[in-house]
Amino acid sequence: MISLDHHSSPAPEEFPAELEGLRMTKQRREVLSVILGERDHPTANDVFSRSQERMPTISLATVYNCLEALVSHKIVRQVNFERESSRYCPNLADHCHFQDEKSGTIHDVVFKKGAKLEDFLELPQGTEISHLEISLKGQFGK
Amino acid sequence: MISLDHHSSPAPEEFPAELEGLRMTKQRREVLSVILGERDHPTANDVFSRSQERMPTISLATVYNCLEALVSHKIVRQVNFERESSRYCPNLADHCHFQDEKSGTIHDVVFKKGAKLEDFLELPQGTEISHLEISLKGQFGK
DNA sequence: TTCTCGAATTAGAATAATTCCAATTTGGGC
DNA sequence: GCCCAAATTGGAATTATTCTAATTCGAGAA
Repeated sequence: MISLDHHSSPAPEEFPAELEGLRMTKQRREVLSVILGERDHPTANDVFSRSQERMPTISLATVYNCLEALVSHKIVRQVNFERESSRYCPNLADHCHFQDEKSGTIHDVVFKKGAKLEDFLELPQGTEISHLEISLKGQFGK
Repeated sequence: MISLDHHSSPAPEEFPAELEGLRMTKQRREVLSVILGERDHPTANDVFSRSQERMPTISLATVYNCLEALVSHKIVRQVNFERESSRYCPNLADHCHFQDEKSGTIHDVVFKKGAKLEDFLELPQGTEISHLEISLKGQFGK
């Protein structure tokens, strides 16, 4: 079985020809493996330069295409901080993002067990959330 | 006393020459009054075209300058939805934003009384949050 | 295996939002 | 009224992203 587990990085060849109904071309496989490889929330451009090392002919447009395909098939997540360029995250568990202002590092932050958004926000009856993004900045502890 | 209350829209002339340490030029006053006037979370471009009606000589660069001045002095808030262009909000109370996917309308959503982010997120000790943005999309109820 | 055809990739141009720049203009304090 | 820093302006520049049109790929049909 194919693992999208968040602490192992399977070699790209381990991925099947199709994942979540998405044809796994070699470019998409490469882009995905870059994102799974170094889990530092790379930008499209980061992904592009890293991909180029193993696949010198890949184009930036293709990287954007692949990212969009992976995102829309919910294989990776797109992460935004204000108007900065989008970043990409392979962690599919429910979580949000914290950018440490000193280092620029982005940390995944998970929701507390049992925490419900409805307990936190005053949302009118019948509200259906299709997309949620929580972005924090500051000094990350630990 | 000057009111930044969220349900009245003082005429721009009511604003003092200086607010929160920011010199209130006529352009800044105009931009602010546009944002206070129609509370629909306008983009920079929206603000520009509305400002032009009363002040035909104002430039887009100035609108951007004014918005940045107002935001950095915490007189208005900048609101982002993914990679869409920034919007501006005069509501200074703690709240977040919900974009209704049908209508595009943006609603302010307040936090429940007593709700604490630390109860919701697994944040390491010593974390200092300097900036928080919560953006929701979906079908807004009511 | 070869053929076919839609889908994916590619390079480069185009777009959109925002920022930068250099030249004026403005206006508060002396 | 003068001075000077700060604000405004128009236009150019930048940046991230999307579009376009031509080419290539590859899964399934024959």
